[in-house]
Amino acid sequence: MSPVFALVDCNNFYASCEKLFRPDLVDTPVVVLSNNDGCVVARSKEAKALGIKMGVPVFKIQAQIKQYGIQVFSSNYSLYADMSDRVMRTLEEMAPRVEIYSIDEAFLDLTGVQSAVSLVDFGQQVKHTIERWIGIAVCVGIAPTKTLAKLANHAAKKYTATGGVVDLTHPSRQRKLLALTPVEDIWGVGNRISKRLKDMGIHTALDLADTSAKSIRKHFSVVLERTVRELNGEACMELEQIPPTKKQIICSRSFGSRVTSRMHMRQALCEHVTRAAEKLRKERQQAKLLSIFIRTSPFQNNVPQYRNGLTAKLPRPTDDTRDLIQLTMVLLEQIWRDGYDYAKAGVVLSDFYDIGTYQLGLFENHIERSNSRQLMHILDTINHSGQGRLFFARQGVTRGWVMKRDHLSPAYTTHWQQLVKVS
DNA sequence: TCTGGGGTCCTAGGACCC
DNA sequence: TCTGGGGTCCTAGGACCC
Repeated sequence: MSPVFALVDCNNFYASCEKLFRPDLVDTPVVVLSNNDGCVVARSKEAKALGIKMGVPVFKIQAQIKQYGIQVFSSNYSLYADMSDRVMRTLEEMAPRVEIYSIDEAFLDLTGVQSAVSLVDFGQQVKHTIERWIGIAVCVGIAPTKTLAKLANHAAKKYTATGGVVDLTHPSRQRKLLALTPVEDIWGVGNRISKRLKDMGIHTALDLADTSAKSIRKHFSVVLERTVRELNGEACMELEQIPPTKKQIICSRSFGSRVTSRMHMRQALCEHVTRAAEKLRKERQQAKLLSIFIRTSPFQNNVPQYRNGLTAKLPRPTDDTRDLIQLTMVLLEQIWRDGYDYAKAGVVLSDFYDIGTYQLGLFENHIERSNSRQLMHILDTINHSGQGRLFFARQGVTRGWVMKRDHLSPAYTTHWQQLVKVS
């Protein structure tokens, strides 16, 4: 049986989450900002209509915010994650196989569904259920490959006459839509590649679909070759129900205000490596490589610039926060330079092993800290319980560098004190 | 004053080996 | 004097995604 994929994508997800708990903002333009209140990462349809662009730094649109009364929110990630869970659980009830692709998107396997119900009807059913149960609007694109399902979803969003559901299983409809789609709107074609394609005279998705896969591979890579095949209805990507184990874990942040002292940098990196270690234990992995980096702001060209990073091997794979903090501090001593206004720092963990599978060298002694497993377990349990938060002294108490979140909405769904009140 | 954070995959090139 | 060719592993950097 030939495969059928659906892509379900929430409309303006972060902005929709904020609006859901603020019925007074129904018709008000809303934008949500990135961490540190830096730039716009989500816009309600009213904000889009005002011409607010994705990714624009918020200081550049202050005038419009004032003029049009745009409501501004800091990212409230725990709220969005909770709403996302509800959407995904509902999808899992409706479709046999679901791949959660990102916080606001999921691929469904609809192979065989059309023998029972028309694909468009099924799509409508999904859309209405999510909207009724969760209150979040979604669009659905249906097609024989993931790339075409993405495109169908795009069309469902763009053309309101579709009712938010587009079935692209028929080749004639595929070609019609491909001809209307600029090449840069294809999943997997970014800025660089679309420029090069246009130089070659390839402007629409249909132009790309009609280019030979072999020549695309020669001029670009296997990745784009796969895209060409998928545009022609040949499924090259499968549904991945179980997320593969991570290959690296990154924790980095820009500072709320510039860091100039070594002590504050130590605290910040400690904080990041501690979060990274928590994620690592959640993945049930141990890491053998640790990298750190620090840098000044590349956008401030009137002050001296410095950026540096360093990678080191741990003596053996570990998930113990103490080992990772220790090495982080050693690395920082080697790259730290006085006299700069640091804007950002981060750590990267990589080279992962399943717990207990690492082969020791012939002459290596395995001296694990005897209490490591238990201690880390207790630490994680307490920090997840919501009862309190334990932290390492190195992370610091005053923490002047933490990120800016001046427009944060309440934790409506995850904190008893902040539930929505109905009066 | 003010430009996010967290990922993946692929390729090219260097080091090294036989 | 001659300076091959194939393979592997590693790393840095590019490109993409949400």
